[in-house]
Amino acid sequence: MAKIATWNVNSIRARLPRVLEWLAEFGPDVVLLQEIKVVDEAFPAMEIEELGYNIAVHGQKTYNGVAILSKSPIEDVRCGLPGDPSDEQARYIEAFTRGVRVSSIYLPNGNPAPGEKFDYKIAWMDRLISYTEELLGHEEAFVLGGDYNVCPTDADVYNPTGWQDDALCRPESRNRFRTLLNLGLTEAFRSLNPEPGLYSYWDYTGGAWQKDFGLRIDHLLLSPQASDRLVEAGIDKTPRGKEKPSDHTPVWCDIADEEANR
DNA sequence: ATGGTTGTGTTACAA
Repeated sequence: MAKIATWNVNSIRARLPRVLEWLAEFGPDVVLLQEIKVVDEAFPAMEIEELGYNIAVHGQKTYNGVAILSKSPIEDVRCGLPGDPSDEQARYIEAFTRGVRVSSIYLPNGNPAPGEKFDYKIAWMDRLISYTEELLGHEEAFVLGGDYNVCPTDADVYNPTGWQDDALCRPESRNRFRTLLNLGLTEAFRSLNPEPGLYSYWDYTGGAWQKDFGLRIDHLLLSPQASDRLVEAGIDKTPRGKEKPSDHTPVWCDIADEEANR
């Protein structure tokens, strides 16, 4: 069994104590990190390697940055989402590990909408759709996980009316997320947990965490070959309740080993 | 209560 998780940590350096304790306690096999906010050389690799993880990093100064941690060897690392060579934001890293191809995605937030940032988000989603079609052609198990900055339905936000014009909830964003699913991907958490009102992100302001004013914007999208091996999925709210937390909490799934399904 | 929070890195910007 492979336990694969995604977590927007909002700075790996500020969050290192939270990340180390969670890795030790939860013991995920593969972790997809977003918003590490450091260049590759400044990633605190030693402390994480001491817990038994291999690391692949696609960093950037101050903003964005993604990484993959795995207890298994990491092979065939690719950085950057294809489709726009002029895009310099570090929002995509992909690799093969533990019998599955995994991607860590930090999809643009897109606010304020409408505007340039929203246009960039939508164009990025269109590139992701195109690249996903290419990946699907290989007919292999893969997991596209990350902070999608998309709240798929009104069941995934505490106040749908108040958020309907936000870039996270706008129909242009939701339509493209749905297109990804319609290509044949399975959203791990929702496919196994039908109840509304379950979130992965709570704003720092206004006591959102205490009031459970959250949104579900962190997702694990599985190819058919990975979905066939999906056993369980969940959201671990524990890290969000600790001191100096990220505003996101980890979302995870269990994928059976290939042999077990034969 | 015309406001709230956090992180980066210098005082504005992104989320």
